[in-house]
Amino acid sequence: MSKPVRVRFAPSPTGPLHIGGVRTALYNYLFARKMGGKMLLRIEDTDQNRFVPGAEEYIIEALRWAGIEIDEGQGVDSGDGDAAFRPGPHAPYRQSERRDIYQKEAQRLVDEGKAYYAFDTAEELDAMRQRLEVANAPAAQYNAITRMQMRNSLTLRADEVKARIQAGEPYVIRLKTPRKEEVRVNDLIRGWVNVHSSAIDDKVLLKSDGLPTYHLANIVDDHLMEITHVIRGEEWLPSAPLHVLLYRYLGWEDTMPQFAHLPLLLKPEGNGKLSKRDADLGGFPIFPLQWTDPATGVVARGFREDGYLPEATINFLALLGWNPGTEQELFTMDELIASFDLAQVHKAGARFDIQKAQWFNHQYIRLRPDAELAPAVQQRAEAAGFDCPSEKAEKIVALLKGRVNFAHEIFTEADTIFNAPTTYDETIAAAKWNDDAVRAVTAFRDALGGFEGEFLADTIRQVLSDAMTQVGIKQGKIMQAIRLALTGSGAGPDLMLTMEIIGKDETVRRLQNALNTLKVPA
RNA sequence: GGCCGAUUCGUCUAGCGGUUAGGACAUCGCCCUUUCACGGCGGUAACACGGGUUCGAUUCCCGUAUCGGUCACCA
Repeated sequence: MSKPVRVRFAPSPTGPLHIGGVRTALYNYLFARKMGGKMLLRIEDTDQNRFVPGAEEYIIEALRWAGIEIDEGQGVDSGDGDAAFRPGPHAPYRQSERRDIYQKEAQRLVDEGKAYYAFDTAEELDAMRQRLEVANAPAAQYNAITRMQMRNSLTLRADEVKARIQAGEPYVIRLKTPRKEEVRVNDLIRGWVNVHSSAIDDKVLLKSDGLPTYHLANIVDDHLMEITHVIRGEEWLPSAPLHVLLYRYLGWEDTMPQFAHLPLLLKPEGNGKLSKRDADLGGFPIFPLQWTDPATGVVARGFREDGYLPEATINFLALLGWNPGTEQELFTMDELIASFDLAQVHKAGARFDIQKAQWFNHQYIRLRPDAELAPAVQQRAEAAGFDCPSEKAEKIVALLKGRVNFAHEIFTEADTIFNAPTTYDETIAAAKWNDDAVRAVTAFRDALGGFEGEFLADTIRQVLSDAMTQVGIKQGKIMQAIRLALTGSGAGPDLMLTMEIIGKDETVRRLQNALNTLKVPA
């Protein structure tokens, strides 16, 4: 029996969560649920300089919107406002609140000779890198060779090191990376990846401000929080060997989690990974939720605010880099969980195609019950000053939801229902408004005037059909003219239903109005 | 540049030695329809290149090319 699966999503609160981050969270979530495990949210806020207020709340809200549930850590609350509530057995889940833990482990590495103090200033480091570059060294890094030329506890006398620290001189703790060693990482998606330790430099583990870097904090927390699988973006693959080394040096290699590095999301066109700039250029969102930059006040659009349904967004993201091997395209979250498999995650990066996202949205909009879409339409209509009871809103939804990609487009498309035409499409008028059209519209108007029953699409169709038979005009020839008279346009949703919705009186009024306004071309 | 990773239609992908190389988005055409859509049906369109291995390579191996990532006291 193996350990219960525990995964974590560990973003940095440096701004709004990128849509790629949502996908990473999603894959973690799908895997956890599939395996009957737990999903943690940990906040990696060890860089005080990049901390952005509101970012953590944003991340939590975005995950909640997407339907990605957190079992433990930040974002889990007591539900009853209990101030002493701890979101899990390994609290705190904010790294800035765990500094003592990291310092202790870093110190342990120093004591065991696996790490060392370094006093070099930024200028000295620059000088070293420049020197190496000029000397054409393969890589300008702080490593097994260059460390002996720098100011650190390996080159300075022990009493001097002690004196410097006691004098309060700033220092960092660096990993003493082995000179020659093959480090192997097993990736669940890519298989074995081998890296020579000479390619790994003496990474800073503990910064001079006393906070850990990502590498240390990540390993320490993943170990303490009993993480079994690390599922993260491909940008971490190059540092995975370093992480393996750290597990080893900390004595935790036997319980080291398994790794899975996810392919990146790429620009829709051109080179590189998907960026905010691409979103601006392409006119699509790249963040799950709208985000207002607290420093500049600049607003970035969000999938939610743009009208994407969470289930459509999730469905779209899930298929960007993963595929169950079947021809199914539409998945509920439960279906995704049931079919998800890390082994089927693609290895190469995926271009971000917003058209596909729109198609998914279209699918989910048309699947939504009319009654769920109606209130929004009703609200918008009433806000715009139109009378729109819920039965009418529902009919409008039924008429239009299959034609749109976004719910808000239903209201926009319904413009011809709420507003009688003030102008008429000239091309259609020139082509279709002729003597027959006038006779037909007149006859239809009169027939409607004498009509007494319930004003429904089917009966309207019958009235029209009868009237056309009477005047001896083929219905197909004048439909465009009637549409023109009613909506001012040559295109739109089903006409009979449109008339049913606007009602008999308004229909007659519009027909009359067209008769008064439109002239038959000479 | 060093290191690591990747490479099937324009895009997302299926394929895991023998297939008419399948699906979806986009695109084009037809049908349906009173119009425009939706929908249905169909078309165009891909194994980066060169060597091996093999009776046989999209599939395995090695090169080349291209793309991506990474080389901070950022994550």
